[in-house]
Amino acid sequence: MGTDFFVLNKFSSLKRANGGNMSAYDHKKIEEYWQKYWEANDTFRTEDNSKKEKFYGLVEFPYPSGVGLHVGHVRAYTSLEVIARKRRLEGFNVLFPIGWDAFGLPTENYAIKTGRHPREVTDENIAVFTDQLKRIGYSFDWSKEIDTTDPKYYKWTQWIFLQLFKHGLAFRDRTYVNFCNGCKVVLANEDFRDGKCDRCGSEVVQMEKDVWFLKIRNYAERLLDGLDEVDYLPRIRLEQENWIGKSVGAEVEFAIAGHDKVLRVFTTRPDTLFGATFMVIAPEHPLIQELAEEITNMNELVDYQDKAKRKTEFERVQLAKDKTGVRIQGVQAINPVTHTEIPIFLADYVMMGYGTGAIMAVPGHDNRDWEFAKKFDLPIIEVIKGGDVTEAAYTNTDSGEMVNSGFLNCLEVKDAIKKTIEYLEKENLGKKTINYKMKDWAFNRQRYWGEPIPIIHCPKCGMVPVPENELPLELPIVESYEPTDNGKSPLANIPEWYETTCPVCGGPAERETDTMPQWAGSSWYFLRYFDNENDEAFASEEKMKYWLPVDWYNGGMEHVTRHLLYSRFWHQFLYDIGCVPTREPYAKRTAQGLILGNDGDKMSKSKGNVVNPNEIIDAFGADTLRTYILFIGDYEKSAPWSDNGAKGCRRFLDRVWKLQDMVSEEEGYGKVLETAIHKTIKKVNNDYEEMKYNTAIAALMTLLNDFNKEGIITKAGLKTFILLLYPVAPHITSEIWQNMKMGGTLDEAAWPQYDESKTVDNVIEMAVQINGKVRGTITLPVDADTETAREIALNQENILAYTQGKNIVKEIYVPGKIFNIVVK
RNA sequence: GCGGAUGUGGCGGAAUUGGCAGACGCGCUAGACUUAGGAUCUAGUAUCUUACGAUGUGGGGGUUCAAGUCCCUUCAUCCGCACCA
Repeated sequence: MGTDFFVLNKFSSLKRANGGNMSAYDHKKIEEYWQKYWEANDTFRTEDNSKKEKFYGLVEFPYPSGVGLHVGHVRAYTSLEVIARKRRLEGFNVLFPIGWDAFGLPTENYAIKTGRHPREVTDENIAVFTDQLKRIGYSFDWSKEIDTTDPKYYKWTQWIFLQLFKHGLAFRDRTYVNFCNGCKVVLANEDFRDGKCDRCGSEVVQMEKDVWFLKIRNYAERLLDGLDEVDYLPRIRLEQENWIGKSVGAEVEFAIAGHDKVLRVFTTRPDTLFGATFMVIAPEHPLIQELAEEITNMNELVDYQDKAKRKTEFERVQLAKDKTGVRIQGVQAINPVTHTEIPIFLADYVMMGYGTGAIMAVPGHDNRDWEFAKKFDLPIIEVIKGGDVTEAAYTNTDSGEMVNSGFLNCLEVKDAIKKTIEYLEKENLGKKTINYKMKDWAFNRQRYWGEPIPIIHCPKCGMVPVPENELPLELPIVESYEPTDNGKSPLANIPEWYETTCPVCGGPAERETDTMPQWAGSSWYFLRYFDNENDEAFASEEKMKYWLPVDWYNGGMEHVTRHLLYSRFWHQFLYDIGCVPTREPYAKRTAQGLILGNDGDKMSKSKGNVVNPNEIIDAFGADTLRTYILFIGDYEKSAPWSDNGAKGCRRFLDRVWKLQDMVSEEEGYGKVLETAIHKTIKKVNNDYEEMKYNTAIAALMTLLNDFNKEGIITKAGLKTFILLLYPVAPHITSEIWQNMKMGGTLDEAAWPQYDESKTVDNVIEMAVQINGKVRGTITLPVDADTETAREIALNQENILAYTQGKNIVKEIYVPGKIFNIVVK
């Protein structure tokens, strides 16, 4: 190659300076060295009592399953890992912790299958995960590690539960629960679909049981309001709002004819009250029992109830088009404004779990009611002008004029709603009401491997909390903890454990044998990291004041409704009782996209498309894994894995390694690449902050190509390049830093700064358009005026060919952007 | 059904306020070096065309000197919620 002698000469003098020929990039040796170095030097230990500004970066702590770390974890963690490393170089005191959300079914099921104790299995899994995370070179402060299954940790999970209980936010209720025949456990509505358990696929049946609930509904409004003071991705905020599902309307009481009972309904459209020609109640509605004496077709109703109970969610949705229902004979309701008697139906298109479990049907303006009315030949009345209710329900009713509606006639919809509510409140027939789709949080599992609920059932005193000084209430170490068939927890088989005395009256009593759901431990874990040894409180006030809120929380989209709402609920509650200093736990929340298999499908064992991070680390190194996982695509979107893509990133790092052989002794960045380097600092800096890791790495690749084109790099140029790449690939950059004697260790260096004025080229190439089409390019000073640009442009043959013999009608010259000449 | 998002080469994906579409990487093609190449380096790589040039960001229409970007309309895919009253 025709490289000039000067460069080769520099190169050979450098070889001597480095004590020999630069060897090939040996990722194994380098990564092992630096991981040991970081551990031995406590490099990433968070400072106590620091005067520095703090940065608290949080990633969702993993459930340590037996299959080990997944590349999805790597994508989730590497993002904030980059931010954490960058923040340290920027001078922050960084808390970037990790822990284990280790209670849960898979471990317990595995333990039962293999005849081992869940504790043992959990510890083993944690060891595997720890080893894998360390091999990736994450800068976690391992001294802050937490484990939700450690009694020292769940002592405080139980403590928080007791505070909820004492404030009336934890209660027991007898309801139908979804019992999974396979897992032998009660499931939340969200834990199964189409009548099949999400986890094991077994059939889910209804079972009546006493279960614990947390009153998260009390916080529905607060959970919505709080979204205004935090910075969540729009789609995350939206999902939370949808999940909470607020709707404003009214409760209306319908009298039962000839009876002093009333039927209460919730409606968002009280204005349509004059159009309510029948009523529908959910199959489980208690009214049936209350009016049993008057009802003349009880057998038919009971029959329908049974059928409805057996219907799976799937069937209910599938058959949605074909409305079913039964008229309740012998009982009529009275429309409170028309005073006419209207029939009541039992139908499963009305859900007991929402509103009052009963509706007033307005067939003229609701599709479901219209279908039902047609099927049962019920009157359909138009109350809002605009459609033809004999043909279809008219539902375009956000505005419109009221008709057939007595005192509401001629009013606009908005005013009619207001007036109806006024009327109802005056007549004591109803009131303005807000409803939420979100249900209270079913807070229990009938399994062994979870936090015991610290409540004692006393025949005399009722439910009594375990005294706080007796916490933690530890799980007993037992031989058998297999689930029972009757829906009771395995703890109910251990009299030595559940038999106790009442802390109030001293009489014989029994412990609650249910355990907490897996969501419990993760609802407050971020409060524990920075004070994980504290035995007096879940965390000290002083440390909370310094560290809260979490500055940046990244995790999966699958956790943005339940986990995020549950933990915000606990935090808001703790704020209310004066235990935490901030109203919201997380200042900012982002989410990564899925990593798919190389076939574009979701990774799964059965498809055989799972990528094991260990294999990538062995073959290419942790730095390659980290670089590729960030380079793979838009961070928020899903992207398919590609082995070749990973290989490409390894090639990039190989070329980075070779930069060491190209260093010149010129001071500064050198004239040719100065602008390029300043531009790159700016871009990489901004892109990291916006989680645009793919384009940040692309910019570094581009700069590397520039270096190679020059065949030379100044020491300052290399230094900046290494610093920019460090958060992504810390091992190779640390090694180069040390090799090149750049001063101290890279972990303690300062993040590079750019000079805005040097990010702009003085002389640029500009496209010249004729009638909007590019016909050539000109080189000119960035701040040249129109005259200069025209002169240069018209000197070009190409341009001249298009302008000659024509009139220049218009010139659009945007300095630094474009020069467009319109000719005729 | 409701709500949200996304459609750009063979593939993953880039493109501040409208300003040279396809950065960067993969793959592919050719060449160099080599005992060898599934290593490395160099050059090329949207489509059509011999070329000049024309076409091109899901489809159709519009605004503009100029549209991936703005407006209207339509289609497709993905995600969330789902008989929510």
